Amino acid sequence: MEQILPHLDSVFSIDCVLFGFDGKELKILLIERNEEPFKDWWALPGNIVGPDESLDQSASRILYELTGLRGIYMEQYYAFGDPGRHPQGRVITLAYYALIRLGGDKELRPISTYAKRANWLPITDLPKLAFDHQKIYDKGLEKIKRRIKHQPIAFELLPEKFTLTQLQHVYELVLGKKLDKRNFRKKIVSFGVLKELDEKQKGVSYRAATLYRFDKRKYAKLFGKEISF
Amino acid sequence: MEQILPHLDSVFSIDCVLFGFDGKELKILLIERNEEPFKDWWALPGNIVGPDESLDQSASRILYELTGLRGIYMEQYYAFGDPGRHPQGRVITLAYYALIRLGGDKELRPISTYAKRANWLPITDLPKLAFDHQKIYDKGLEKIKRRIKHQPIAFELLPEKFTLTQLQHVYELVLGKKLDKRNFRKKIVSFGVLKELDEKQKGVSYRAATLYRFDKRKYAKLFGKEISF
DNA sequence: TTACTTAGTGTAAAAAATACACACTATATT
DNA sequence: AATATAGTGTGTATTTTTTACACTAAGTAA
Repeated sequence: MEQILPHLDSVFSIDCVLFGFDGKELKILLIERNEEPFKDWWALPGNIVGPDESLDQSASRILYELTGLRGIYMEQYYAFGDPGRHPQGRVITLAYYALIRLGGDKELRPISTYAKRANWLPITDLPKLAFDHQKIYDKGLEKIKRRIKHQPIAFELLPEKFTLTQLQHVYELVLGKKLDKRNFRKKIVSFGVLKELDEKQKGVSYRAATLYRFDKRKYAKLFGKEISF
Repeated sequence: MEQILPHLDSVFSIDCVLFGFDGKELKILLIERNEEPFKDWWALPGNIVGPDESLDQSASRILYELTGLRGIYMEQYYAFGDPGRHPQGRVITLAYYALIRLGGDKELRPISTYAKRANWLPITDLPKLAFDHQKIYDKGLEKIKRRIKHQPIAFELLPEKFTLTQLQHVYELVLGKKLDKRNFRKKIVSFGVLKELDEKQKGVSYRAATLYRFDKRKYAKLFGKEISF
């Protein structure tokens, strides 16, 4: 986060790439800056780490201030600290990615003063970003691409109950490629971390799909044994 | 790195887990602290990031000061910043792992004042470490375990010319398990990144093994296609 | 009732992973 | 010169995993 620059030798901040999935597209939350430098540019949300916060707490706080939500899944992935990355001084920033399902619609809340507004923008069509935020975003996407192959993070982007087609859709968007339906189902079911529900999808004008849920218990029992996509 | 505490709100440092392989064991370089806190304890080498250094430059410098060597392979892997991790104030540290081959014997050089001495200690028998350095080390080992499966980092621990048995040994030590000789050879050769030399091992009192070299060109041609162990 | 749209399913072929044991070769020893 | 020693180097059969591929079933809308 870049807006406050106290007169210290260096500032330590956290920036978040918050990925959201609305059932159709993969988006990230960007804020439009209201202050120099990069006034009117889009930027990743971020902030300075408080003196008594842990790094994870700080990232949680930032996400809470943006969305009003607690308990968002997130993980730190890289520190950026080139001396020239901030025009006004030394700012070392630790990047987090975070994953959230969109659609509740009341996730966005009034945001702090350094931003005019925040917006969900599809990753297929991002504007130019302030600072080195393009680099930070790129690395974040790369990270979740890798991560989704081995860890059950796709479920963070979906509602609690979801169809296999929706799940496949998430994988396809993150990995950036089409997957074969039958092979996908075979594989994802074989991991044994999905619970098939008795329920069906509702409100669709075609055959309703079976709903599934991610079964944390079963996953815990795998005990580190890795999923491999 | 923990020894200097200027009166700032927070200090940003880098700590390094430098892994070395001497042909037999996997070791890490630890320093014995000469200052409070944790005087006389073993700790990971580290230092504060200078105002005009990038993060990687800072890590390189730390490694150079310790070993007199430049160009050591290294990579940042995690930031540790719990408010309580340093007894005397807020220190956020970014951890790097680094890999080096031992055996040249002149790698260690006089070190800075906060340490009495530096020593290579086998990872199978580490002492208690200062601060949260055990946690930092654990995560570093975990990281290279993961990384060695997909990236050609094993070669950083070996001399330029090595035998397949030595290479297998590195994999076994890092992964912490025995591998089948024939299957290992089949697989590692199938990646197509090794160049078989005309040379043989010397000075052994048994059948001399063929020497190999990591072929960077061939690896570059794979163009991101991942090795998978 | 028909048209439309997505759900859901199986199999054969190819590729990759695994398990497994012995003869070869260079040196050191007597 | 013969022998002991210690690590090198190799092949195959079996199992498992991955891939490619297309049609019927079910529900809704007209």
